[in-house]
Amino acid sequence: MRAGRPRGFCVEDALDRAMTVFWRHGYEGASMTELTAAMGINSPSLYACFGNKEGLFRAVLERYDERRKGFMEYVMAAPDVGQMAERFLHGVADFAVDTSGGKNPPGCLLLQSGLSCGESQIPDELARHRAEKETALREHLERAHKSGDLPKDANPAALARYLLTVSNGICVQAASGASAKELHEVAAMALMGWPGAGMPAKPRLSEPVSS
Amino acid sequence: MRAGRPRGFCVEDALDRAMTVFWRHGYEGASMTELTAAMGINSPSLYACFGNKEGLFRAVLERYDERRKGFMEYVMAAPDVGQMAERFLHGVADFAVDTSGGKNPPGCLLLQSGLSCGESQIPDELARHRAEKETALREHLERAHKSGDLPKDANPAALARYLLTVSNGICVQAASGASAKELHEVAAMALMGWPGAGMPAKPRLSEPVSS
DNA sequence: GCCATTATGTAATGGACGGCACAAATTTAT
DNA sequence: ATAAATTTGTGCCGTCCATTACATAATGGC
Repeated sequence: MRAGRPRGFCVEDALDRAMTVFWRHGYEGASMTELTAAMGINSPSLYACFGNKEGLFRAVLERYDERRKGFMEYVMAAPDVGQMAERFLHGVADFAVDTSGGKNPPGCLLLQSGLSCGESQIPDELARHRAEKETALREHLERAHKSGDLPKDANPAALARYLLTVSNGICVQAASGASAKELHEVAAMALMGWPGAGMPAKPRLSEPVSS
Repeated sequence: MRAGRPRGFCVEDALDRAMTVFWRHGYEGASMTELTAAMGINSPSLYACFGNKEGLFRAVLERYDERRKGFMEYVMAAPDVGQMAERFLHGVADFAVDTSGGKNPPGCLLLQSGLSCGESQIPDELARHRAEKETALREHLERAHKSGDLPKDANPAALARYLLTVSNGICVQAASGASAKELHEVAAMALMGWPGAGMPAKPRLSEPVSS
């Protein structure tokens, strides 16, 4: 067992509190003063546990990813890629307006906390996190492509990028105050562009339509 | 004529220089030191001319809008709303990767410079600017709806929001390093969801298809 | 020429920021 | 008990931030 005085606060709770601050004010906009106040600890405890502000932020990102892992698993478990796309976009719409009772602002931490920054590589880090989700979707779509769940002429990488693009757009709209209904309308519209959508009986095109 | 010593710098040039700094580092991440260095002036000149940092930023936003006015006019001048959507999304894709020879980062100033902020109302201000474009598109689509250029069951407000959502998504992707080709693929896919798209001869549905 | 007006450069101000020494406090291991 | 290890709270750095006094310089109007 680890010797020494035991930690007087719950790391995960503290990360959740820090998350709301970063989410609301961005990486740079979140001051150590406000962070420690929200986490209920003093700065030396924070530095001993997370190293520095950037370390704290990375820990928050990890926790954020973990929180949403269940959602991505649910999305990937869809019976076909069409329903996967549906689950993804409508799920993002739900998630983006969910403020957990006002604790978080609407939108997505990976966008809100820093598209641009002073000097640090935070924006790159965030972009990497976003790209990870795109990769997960792409790999799933590639498997579906090989197994015939997508038309031959479909482009899995482009489809994954399309989903992520709309997802990011939805998050921006949510951050600007859009309602759940409005976002679901957008999601539904975006799904009209999905290969084989807009037709009544799930046609499962295995041959491209020749003009 | 205005008395006193004449201004020793060009306001518009200075705003352009300041724009690249805000664009690259965000509102908070842009320090006055870097701003004045980029603008080639000293801080008192800046304060005399723009009041303070926020005033400078608002002036930059105005200039940014003015710069893109031509683009929106080109979009609105499309012969029908389908082509308008096409011009808009593909135009945004082009714009988002245009760095003007490396001066600006890829993406959109209205997103990059601050989705979230410390205390100020900058994010709201930016959201308002984004909403203005959505309004412009919506009003155009409403006119088209009345004149029969859109199916009766189409929802102009939702369509405008859809275009803005995809546009914002495209800008985020660009900021994350996506290429022009990738963004145009996304734009094309998003346009598949447009009412009446995906059909060879521009069907101009005036009656919804009853199942 | 003289004054009012406006811009400029130098230099400084107070404050907030991220980060850290230090000693006291609390635990486990011997 | 005692030593080693670890966290906690107080209080304080040095730095950078946005902002501004101040004196100087350059214009137009009379």
